[in-house]
Amino acid sequence: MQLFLSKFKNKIDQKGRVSIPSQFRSILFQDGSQKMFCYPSLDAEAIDAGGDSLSREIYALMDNLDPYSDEKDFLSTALFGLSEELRIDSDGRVIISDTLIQHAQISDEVIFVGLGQKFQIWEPNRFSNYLQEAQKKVREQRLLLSKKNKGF
Amino acid sequence: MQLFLSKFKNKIDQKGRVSIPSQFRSILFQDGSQKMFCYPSLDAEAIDAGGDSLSREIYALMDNLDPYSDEKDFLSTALFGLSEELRIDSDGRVIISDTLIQHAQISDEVIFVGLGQKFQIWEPNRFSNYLQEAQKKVREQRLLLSKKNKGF
DNA sequence: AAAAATACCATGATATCCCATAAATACCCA
DNA sequence: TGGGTATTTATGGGATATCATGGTATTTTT
Repeated sequence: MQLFLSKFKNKIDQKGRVSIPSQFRSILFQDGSQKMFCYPSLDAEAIDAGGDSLSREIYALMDNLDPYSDEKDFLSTALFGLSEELRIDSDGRVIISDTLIQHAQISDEVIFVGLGQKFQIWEPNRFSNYLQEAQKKVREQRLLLSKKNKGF
Repeated sequence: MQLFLSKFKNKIDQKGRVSIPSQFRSILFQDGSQKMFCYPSLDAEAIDAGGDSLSREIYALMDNLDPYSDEKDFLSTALFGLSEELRIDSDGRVIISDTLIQHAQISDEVIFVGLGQKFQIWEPNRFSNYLQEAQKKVREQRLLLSKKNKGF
């Protein structure tokens, strides 16, 4: 299984188009779809995105919830109501909707960050702040990890 | 299982290419992949690198975490977001990304250092400093040891 | 008709492939 | 064992392909 790895900074042009990094694109295209599934991150000012496997994962997640619970209603609103399938054009670009742009506070440049089975799209400055925080937390947690996982 | 051993100094050419030492290369190629998995060392100004077994270790580490926890979000950003799978070209060379170059403060020469199941890539001067420090630490440890064990 | 979306084309930068060379290493046979 | 030959390896350079990005033209929507 191919994973989304590494990070890439791309520009948004005057028409609102951004190139999806080719490494990510080839993973998205693997299941034949020309779409990028995405929605506002639940706990970050970023966009979560991925391919068919991600959308299926979300469907499965919802299926496991009690059909008549508030939890399911809230989640389905938060996820399905706000998620989109962006068409990838012939040059490998997408147009990110205004809703998502606003949620992630994006202007004219974005960073694509691989997270394994999905990736995120960030406004560059916000991402570098978040990355610093993440690295700090990881270092703090590291003693715990290193006991269980020699080598890291 | 083959281990990464010994150290090798190689040049980075004008196009940013470095030859992977052939001993290391043959280990990387063993599982059929033409990729070198790498990421910034957590505690050194160096690059950690290895083959499929190393990347699988990291994937396994991530799989154990609660999918919707902050912990997983931070770790996947710091690990997946900063790691890369560099394609090894037909002559056994890779192009190290700017991010990694900067982290390890590399200019035009690097040292590949075998660490068993993985290896590191260093800027030569930084590595010799690190090595000196490491040797000093080892001597200090030996003094401690010999005090506890008089007579040996 | 105006605006937005989509297809199509152009370009510079970069990555990738292919070949050449020199040095180092492995190999072979007398 | 020695000495010469073949092979591997690191490294450089030219040619080609890919990628991100900008622009223009055509289609669709409203």
